[in-house]
Amino acid sequence: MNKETIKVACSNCNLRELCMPMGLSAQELQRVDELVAVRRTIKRGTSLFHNGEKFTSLYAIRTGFFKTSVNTEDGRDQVTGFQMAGEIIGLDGIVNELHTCDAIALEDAEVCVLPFDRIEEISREVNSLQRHVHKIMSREIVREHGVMLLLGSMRAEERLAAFLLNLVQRLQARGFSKSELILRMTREEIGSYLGMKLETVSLTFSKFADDGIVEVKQRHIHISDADALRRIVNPQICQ
Amino acid sequence: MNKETIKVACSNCNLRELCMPMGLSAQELQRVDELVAVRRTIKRGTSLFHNGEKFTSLYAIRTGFFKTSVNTEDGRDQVTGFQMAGEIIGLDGIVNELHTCDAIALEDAEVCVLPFDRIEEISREVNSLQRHVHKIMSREIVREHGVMLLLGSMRAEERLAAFLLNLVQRLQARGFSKSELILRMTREEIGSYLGMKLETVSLTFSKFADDGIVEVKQRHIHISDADALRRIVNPQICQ
DNA sequence: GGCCTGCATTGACGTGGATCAAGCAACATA
DNA sequence: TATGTTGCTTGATCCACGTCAATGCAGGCC
Repeated sequence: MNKETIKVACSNCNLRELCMPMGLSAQELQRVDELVAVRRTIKRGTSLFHNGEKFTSLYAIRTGFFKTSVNTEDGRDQVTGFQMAGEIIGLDGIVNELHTCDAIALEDAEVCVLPFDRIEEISREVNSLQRHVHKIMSREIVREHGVMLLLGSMRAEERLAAFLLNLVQRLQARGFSKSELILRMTREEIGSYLGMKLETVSLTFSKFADDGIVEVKQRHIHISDADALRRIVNPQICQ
Repeated sequence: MNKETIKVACSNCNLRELCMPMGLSAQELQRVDELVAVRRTIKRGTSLFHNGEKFTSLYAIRTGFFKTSVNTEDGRDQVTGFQMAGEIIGLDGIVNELHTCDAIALEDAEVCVLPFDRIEEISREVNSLQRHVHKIMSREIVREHGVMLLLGSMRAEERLAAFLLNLVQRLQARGFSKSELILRMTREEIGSYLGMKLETVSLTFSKFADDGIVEVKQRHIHISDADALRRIVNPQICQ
């Protein structure tokens, strides 16, 4: 173990099990440690990458919170996801070696830079890394199927309920409360993600509050009745 | 070149450049030919795989036309895509080794079965196959971003226009007409994909026909004015 | 403190698309 | 040729959500 490189090593990162494969041998672990070139900090409101920029690396989020969004030439804008610690962003860039969306930090953040050619090189040698990369991409595809279902077939209340449940579930997996959360994004960003206007987001929050399902104070949310949210998303099943 | 195995070899498949990497050496080509285990035919209306089934393989479509759809326990259903010759389906199954959507043939079809562990094995040796697999998954992620944009921020006419343009563009890449097409799916399936009701799909088709943009006779579509469609999708830009 | 500026909330009103309902075209089966 | 079945079209009505506009609240800065 050599002096100061310790810090930038997956092998002693507490997010290891979130963004790296498990059950590696010591030797494999050493190879995987070579993945991370550097760390990079991103100030709140600034971008990690932009639509049109050359793609070179994936990024593993160490701390902070991001949104990704696609935009058309005519100024339309769609938030495609919100990402938190342990998640990987940049997968969109692989096809054409150009990023096709923007990644913006919604709070000060730090990411590990994973040069993609190094990922490919090492995953040729470490089978479980190869499998891991495939799973991460497949997981993103499945996540997006879920968003399509939400956008294509749910109404406003169902969308917001599903959104809140998804957020707390991910936060809980990271050791946070399952009933308390602070939104890092504006109503407009939530609306963009959920295909609704910011006023409707606000209205729906108020409706939930009136019904005693959540307490809302600006961006502080307390979920008082998670089952009620589940019932809203899944009308037939959980009654 | 050995007798009857010729038929099931990528190296002399006319869809090679659609679903396989290009510029392989003879030796690499030989390895890649080992990818395809068997071919499988799927009758119209039957499934290639179902939500919940064990994942073992990806499928390259040789002929025919598929839809994929996700469904919730409470009976909601969302078409997530329409796939044609040269495209790969099954990527959703990699994460949990279970398929999470249904793939249904909309016309009699034939697919090449690509066992996924064989894909992983060979892509460790053939770098361009590895890269190719990554690109295919990334392309799917980018495609889904586009669908999210469509579902989240477009109105009915824009959605249908974007849908038609996308279909003819893909058909054209396969050597078909850029103005003539036959829809393989029902109005309801189009509606599910585009987040609208079948009546609205029908209405919008009629609107386009009234405006002289397309001619619609059941599933036969003739695009008379592709630029008008582009203008509908991109109001500001193409006027 | 006072004063921005950016978000969030709330209400009044309008509308795009859903819903409901009827009829029709295409195709299969007898 | 009749006869069901399935999918498509069309119109009348309704409502969820968008739009517009006013007000409120919190944090940052002088």
